[in-house]
Amino acid sequence: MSRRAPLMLQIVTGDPRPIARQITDSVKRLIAGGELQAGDGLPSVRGLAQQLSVNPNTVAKAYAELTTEGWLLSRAGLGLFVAEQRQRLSDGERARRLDEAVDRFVGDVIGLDYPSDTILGRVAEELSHYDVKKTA
Amino acid sequence: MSRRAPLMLQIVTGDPRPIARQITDSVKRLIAGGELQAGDGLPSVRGLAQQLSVNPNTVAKAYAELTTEGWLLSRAGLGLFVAEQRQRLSDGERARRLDEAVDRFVGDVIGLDYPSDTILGRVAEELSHYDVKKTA
Amino acid sequence: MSRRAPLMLQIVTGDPRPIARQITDSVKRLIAGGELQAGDGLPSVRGLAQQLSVNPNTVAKAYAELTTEGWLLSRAGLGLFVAEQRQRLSDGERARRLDEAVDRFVGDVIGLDYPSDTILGRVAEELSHYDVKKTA
Amino acid sequence: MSRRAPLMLQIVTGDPRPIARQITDSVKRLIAGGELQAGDGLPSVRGLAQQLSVNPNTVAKAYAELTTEGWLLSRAGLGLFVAEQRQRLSDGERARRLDEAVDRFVGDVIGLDYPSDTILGRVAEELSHYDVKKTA
DNA sequence: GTGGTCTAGACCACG
DNA sequence: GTGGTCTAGACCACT
Repeated sequence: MSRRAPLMLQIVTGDPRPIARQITDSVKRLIAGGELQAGDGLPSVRGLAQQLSVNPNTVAKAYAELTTEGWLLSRAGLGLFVAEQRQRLSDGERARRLDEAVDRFVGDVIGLDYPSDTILGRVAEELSHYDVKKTA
Repeated sequence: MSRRAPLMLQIVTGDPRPIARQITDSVKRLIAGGELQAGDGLPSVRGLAQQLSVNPNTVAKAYAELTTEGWLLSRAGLGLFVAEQRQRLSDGERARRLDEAVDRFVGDVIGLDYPSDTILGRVAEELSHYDVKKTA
Repeated sequence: MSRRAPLMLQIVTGDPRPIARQITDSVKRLIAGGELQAGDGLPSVRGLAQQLSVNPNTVAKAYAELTTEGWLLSRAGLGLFVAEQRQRLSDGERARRLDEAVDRFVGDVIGLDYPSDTILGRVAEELSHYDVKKTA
Repeated sequence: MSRRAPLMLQIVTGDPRPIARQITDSVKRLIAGGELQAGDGLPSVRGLAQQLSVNPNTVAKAYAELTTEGWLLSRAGLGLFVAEQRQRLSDGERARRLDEAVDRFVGDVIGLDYPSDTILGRVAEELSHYDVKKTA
């Protein structure tokens, strides 16, 4: 089934992440959370740009990144659609990115003086919103 | 007792974090992990710069950040030393930073297709190396 | 509403404070005094550097400090903007900083042989320009 | 009456001020507070250096500054003594220094969100410890 | 265009 | 020797 609904995502001006990053993250989450399913169509570059009041170049860049990362699929003349299969990174690359993310995260929170339980709980809660397997 | 040992830290060129950020993260961890204790001296700006093959300015920037954040203490003409930690941030700011870090972390790993158990396990393991309380 | 006016600030060569410090102080005052309001844009790094005849790095350093201290907000590619202020420091840290500032101030003026009335009057006058509550 | 007592001053390692500055400030305060009176002798450079566990050069430098600023008087072969008259700066210089100190002080406290009453009260209290005239 | 980072090299104050 | 500051110029990512 193929739908083409306006994406429910918003850009927060206070967010330190670049806008394109906010878009890619949001789309990834919508897909990971099951709100966008394989085959679903995405808003046009111009449409989303207008909806979010950002530069079309920024949206195009975000879409391009999502496409090269395997989240989206371009069908000539039709537009972009959520891809069936998004596994694309090599195991080594995945592991490296996980390490890096953990590193950065721990570096961010290590000085905040929260007990590890609290930190892990918050991460678990956030992860639970998405369609990730609980165990391998 | 005051020591001044060569820090066991390394800069990874593939890491997207800026070099200064890698340094601050590493030092924070050494302190949080108890490997560097209050009063211990740090390698000189020039020394560490040479050891890591980076520009002294970059090390100085990292040290300056750690100093203004309260991790280090500068004694003119003598060098930098590990400070006794105090609580520097308001509760609101701490909470905001935790939220931000969690958000970013989840955004980073959500697409890697790891089961949440694996992700949480890696974070827990990493946290266990440091002097953080386990529970509140 | 977002403005981007040339800041009315000047660098005094005789001032012992480092240039970057003079800039951060001036900007803080403009914000605290209400002359710069949340959302207002700041002069570009290069622009202000030229206006003040200092190196862009020096301005960038000042801006970076103001950003990490929560006064400014950086939007990539767009520039820097005045943030809405939040309480970032813990009560203990605030108290410590007040103590330190008072100590230093008294140390600076104690030898100038001004009557305490004059000193307090000058401070009061200076403070009155800003958006500080008069009483708790 | 001429005494030569060990100065009751101490160096705090955590203090960000350079050691020489801590010494000059302390001596100024002892004089301003009346604990050291005109004609009193000061400890020898070597003696004070040993007492404070600092480099004799540092003490010598502090004494030299106090002498050129008119707080101390050198009597050949006898040592240093508290001067009778310490007014030495031109009115313009005094005014400039007061302005600068006020500037710096306000810059330091403006972001701490204390009501001006609190700030002024703390300054007044601190000033009251010294031998300053209340009014002109 | 914007800010952010890094390198290179100089000069200062401090001990 | 130490850290701190400033200048100069390059390159990057973002809009």
